[in-house]
Amino acid sequence: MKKFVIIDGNAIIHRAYHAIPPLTTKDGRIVNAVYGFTSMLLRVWREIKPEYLAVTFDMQGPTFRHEKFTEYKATRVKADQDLYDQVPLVHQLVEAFNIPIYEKKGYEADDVIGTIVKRIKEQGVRNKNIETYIVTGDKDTLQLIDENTKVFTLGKGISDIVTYDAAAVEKRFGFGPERMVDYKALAGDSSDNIPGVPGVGEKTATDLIKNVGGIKEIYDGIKNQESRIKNIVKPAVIKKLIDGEELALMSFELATIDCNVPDLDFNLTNCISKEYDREKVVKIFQEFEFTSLLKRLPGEPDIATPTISVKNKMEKFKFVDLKTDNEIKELIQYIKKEKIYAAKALVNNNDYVSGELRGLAVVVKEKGYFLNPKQTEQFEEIFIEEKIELVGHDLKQLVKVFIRRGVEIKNSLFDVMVASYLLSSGSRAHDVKSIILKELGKEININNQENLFGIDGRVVSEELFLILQTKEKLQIKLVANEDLGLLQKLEMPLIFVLAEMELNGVAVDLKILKKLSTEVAQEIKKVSTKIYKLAGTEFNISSPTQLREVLFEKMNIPVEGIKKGKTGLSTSAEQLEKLRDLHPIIPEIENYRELEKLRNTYIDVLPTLINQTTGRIHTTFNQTVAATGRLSSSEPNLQNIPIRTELGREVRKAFIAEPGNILVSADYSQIELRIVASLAEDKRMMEIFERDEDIHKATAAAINGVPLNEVTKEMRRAAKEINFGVLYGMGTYGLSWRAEIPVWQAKEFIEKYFNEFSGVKKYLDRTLEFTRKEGYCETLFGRRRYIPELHAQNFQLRSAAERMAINHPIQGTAADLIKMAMIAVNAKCKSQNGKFLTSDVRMILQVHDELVFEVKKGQEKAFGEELKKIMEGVVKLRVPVKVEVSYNHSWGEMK
DNA sequence: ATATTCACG
DNA sequence: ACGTACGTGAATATC
Repeated sequence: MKKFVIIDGNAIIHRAYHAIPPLTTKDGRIVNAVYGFTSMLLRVWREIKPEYLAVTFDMQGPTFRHEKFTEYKATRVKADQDLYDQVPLVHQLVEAFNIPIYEKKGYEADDVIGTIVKRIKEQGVRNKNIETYIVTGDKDTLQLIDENTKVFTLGKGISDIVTYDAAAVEKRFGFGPERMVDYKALAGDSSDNIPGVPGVGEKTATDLIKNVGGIKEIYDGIKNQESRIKNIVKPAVIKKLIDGEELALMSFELATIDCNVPDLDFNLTNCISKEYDREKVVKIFQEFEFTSLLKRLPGEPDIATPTISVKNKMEKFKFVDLKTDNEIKELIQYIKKEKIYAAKALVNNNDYVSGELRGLAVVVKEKGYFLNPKQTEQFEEIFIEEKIELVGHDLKQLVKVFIRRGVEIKNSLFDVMVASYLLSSGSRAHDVKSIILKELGKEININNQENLFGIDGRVVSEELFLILQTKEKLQIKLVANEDLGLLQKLEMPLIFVLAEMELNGVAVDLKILKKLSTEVAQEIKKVSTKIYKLAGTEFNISSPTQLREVLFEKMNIPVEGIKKGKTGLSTSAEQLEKLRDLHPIIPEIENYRELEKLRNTYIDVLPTLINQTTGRIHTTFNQTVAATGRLSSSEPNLQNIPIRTELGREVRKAFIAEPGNILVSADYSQIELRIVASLAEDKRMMEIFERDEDIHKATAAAINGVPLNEVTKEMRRAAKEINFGVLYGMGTYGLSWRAEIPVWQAKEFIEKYFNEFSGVKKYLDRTLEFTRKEGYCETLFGRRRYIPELHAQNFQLRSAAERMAINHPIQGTAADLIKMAMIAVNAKCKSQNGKFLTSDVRMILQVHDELVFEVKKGQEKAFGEELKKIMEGVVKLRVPVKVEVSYNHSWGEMK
């Protein structure tokens, strides 16, 4: 079957003009509509691959409809000149592409399209069927749909395309395309100012059509006083119909596309998609500055064809089209027999929190399938089989989809993304493409899974087929590294916890943020004015370049001791601190920076991230990003909500429990230092924790050789820096700078420290030696990090590597520990005899050493105590593990 | 795309 | 002699 594409030029141009920001060329011409049209044309070309192409346009001047009904389209506001100016440019482009343009004075583009569709059908009989695709921006041509004619129209944005065939029209409107005209005749169309029957709107019109039929049937029925009309239609509606008959008939006529435009010089052979003048097109693209479109030109190496291109071909893979219920049953039996399959769930707009399921791709051995939502429901029985292994990439997404559908997945998971991460946590390349390249040596392009015809199930399953192969490779490596246990016992169970947390989301108090926003905006204005006055000039305070110029060149503030970056003197808070007393502008700039930061990152952004469906904020917890095994959080990052400044804390106060609930937060106290004490088996440090003393104070006492009660604030502060320094692999210079003490003193302190805590010193040396020898270091639970730079010749690189090798086992063990706790707490809430129901206790946040829950009021104390027990007992260290629990309505008011 | 800055543990 | 602590994500300016 050959494909014919007709593009409704005007409709596309209009939509593009309003949907795309006003792009201008260097000489100031607005070309957004041309860009949108061209982008659409190239997309259609690529995805439909039509044998025939044509473009239609409206012509200026009145049409026969205006003559019949003077009010026709009278409500249309005249389009901008900026839009009209682009029409000839589009013509020019279409001509360069060698595509025929059809337009007719006195007729609209829709009529021209209708006429062409009709002619194609007539000729199509001779030509053995041609499939026609109308590409447009509105719904006016839906009436032309039949079994060989489809409509692609724009949904919300310019790239959101909705495909209509007869079934899709039926689904959207409740009746088929042949009734579209009747529908408009009854309900009218405000955009074209088609009146319809006064008092009859979308709902009544739909009911009438579904229950009675078209306007002919309706009016015949009324006139013949058919009993069924009286039974179905309310008397008030009948009256409206009788009163509005004339308008209905006229509306019918206006809405009907004229498929017999006279003297239209249409000829199918003219439309044969042919070579275009590439040079001419490229020249026009350059003129309009469409550089990004150049590589999408047909004939170029196509980076976006809708199928996976694998250099080594997809040997053996077979895509199976599932049609009957029986075939799904067979698939289920097949999986039960093979005990392993791969799957990927797809949802609307990639929104796994509230998007609707669109389909499930499944691969078993070399066979690929794509199940629609209905079929997926039938398939769900597979998920509860504990003995079956489910393989995938980023399975958390799939888990989220099915939790929402009330399905608890019991399969044993194997997530290749997480497996790849465990094997090389220092890398960030754990996307499908990178993993397949690394494990199979195959270079793939995963092209739009979604084309104009919807999701391409074949592409998705091809991807899964390759993922299934990488699983074998990854599993072998994991076994060799003794990391399979970490995957199965820790990371895979964690997926379920993270999925639930992400779905739970967190509630925020919009009122608090709105109030803060107003206050901060006023304050920023005030501070800016002050700064401009002090500087004697207005400039962009947020620009480090401009600020540097103002401070150091214009105002001549001394630059001695100020650090330089790659581009010049630094203006970071740290450097400004040194200048604090030199000029009153400095504190104001610090103030400005804090206000701007809080406003731009939190106060004004968080409200926009509230999910419209759930009313809460849903972050993503990334499981495969941080090299040490920590989680990270993004979109939004809820692990860096302010707390250190007063205003910052105000932001945190906007994170609240919903009415009837309360937040419970549990912190591991000094967890990393406790881990050091335990890993190092350092007697002295272990004693301090055993006695539950203030670690920094006790450290100060030890290195200064004084009793605890003689430790001054200064001594404690320096000791705290040393303690942190240990975690990070400090050097003398680093400590001297951080603790603000002379280098000689820092050196002395460190020596004393290692003298007193000799176990720690030995442990650090041991760790480095091990890492140098093995190439990796690992956490208490075997999480590895490879650090090849440890053997670098370059001092800087090598030093950095040494610090990583010191830090990883400490930070990483803490990460392992809290992950275990999360799983344990979750299990407790789920277990049959567990006291706490998942619905009453929801884990909502993890911030490295803290877990936050939203708990039903009344249960918080009991839960908090249980939580403390679980978290403290999840692992036995050589020192006590201590957890502090607090309760509050808001996160910012926790002690 | 990169650099700078700054929010958190 | 080196240049100055580990791990993140996001906004902004600038090239």
